Amino acid sequence: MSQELRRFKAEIFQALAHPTRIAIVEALRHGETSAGQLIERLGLEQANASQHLTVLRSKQIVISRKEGNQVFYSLRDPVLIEVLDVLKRYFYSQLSQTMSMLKEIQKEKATTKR
Amino acid sequence: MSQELRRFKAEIFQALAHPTRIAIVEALRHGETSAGQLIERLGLEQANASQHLTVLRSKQIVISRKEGNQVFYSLRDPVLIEVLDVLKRYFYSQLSQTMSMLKEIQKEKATTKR
DNA sequence: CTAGTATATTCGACTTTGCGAATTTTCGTA
DNA sequence: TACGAAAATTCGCAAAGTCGAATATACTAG
Repeated sequence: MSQELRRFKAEIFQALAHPTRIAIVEALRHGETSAGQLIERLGLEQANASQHLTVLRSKQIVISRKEGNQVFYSLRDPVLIEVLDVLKRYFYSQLSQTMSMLKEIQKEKATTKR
Repeated sequence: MSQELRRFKAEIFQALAHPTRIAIVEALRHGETSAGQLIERLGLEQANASQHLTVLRSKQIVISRKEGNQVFYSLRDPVLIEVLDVLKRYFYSQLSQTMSMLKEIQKEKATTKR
C-alpha cells in the first residue's frame, strides 16, 4: 500500500514536472478557464497546450467541462495550490541559503586576501 | 522571474517524480541515513540507488556527508516533507471521492434494475 | 602495498517525454 | 448540408530518463 501511495505521488509529481503544466495549474488557480484562454494567456501552441492538458486530465489534476464549442478546465482539488505555495517558500528558503553561502565566500576571500 | 520560478518548481517535481526517490526522501524523514542503509531498507540495486541519489543531490533536495568509508544522506530542507504530507491528504481525498462516485454508480444500478 | 567494503560512474539497451506540423473530431450556425 | 471555430489526436523525430552489468574510485585495515 505504501508502495502504491508512492507510485501515486510520483505520478502527481510527474504530471506537474513541466513549466507549462505548472503555468496551467497556476492559471486555473482563480477559476475555470477555457482551453483557448489558456493558450492565449500563456502563449502556447494549440496542440502543445492540448497535450499538456491531456496529461493533467489523465492524472485527475484538472477536470474539463464542455460548453458548446469550447472546453473549460478547472482544478479538481485546490490542495494542489497548497503544494505549489509550499514550494514557493522552499524556493525562497533555498535562495536565501544560497545568498548567505555567497556572503560566506565573500568574507573568506576578504580574510585570506589581507 | 515567474517563468524562472516555474522552471525551478518543475525541476523539483521532476526530481521527486519517481517512486524510489520518494521512498528515499521518506526514509530520510527521520534523520541522516547512509547509502548502504537506504539500499538495504528499500531493497535497491546499488547502482540504481546511487543514480537516484545523484538526482536528488543535483537538485539539492538531499545533502551528503562523508564519514570514512560511507556517505550519509539527509534532507536539505524539511519543507519537502510538508509537500509529501499534503499530497497524502490529497491522495485520501481523491480516494474518498472515487469511493463515493462508486457508491453513486451502485445506487443508480440499483434504481434502474428495479 | 594488498584486500575488502562502500559508493559512484560509465555503458548500452530500452522506454518515455516533448515538440510542431498535419489531420481529425466536435460543435454551432448559416 | 456545408462551413468555421475550438479542441483533440496522430506522426516523426529528438531529447531525457531508467535500468542492471561492469568498472572505477575512495577509504580502511592488515
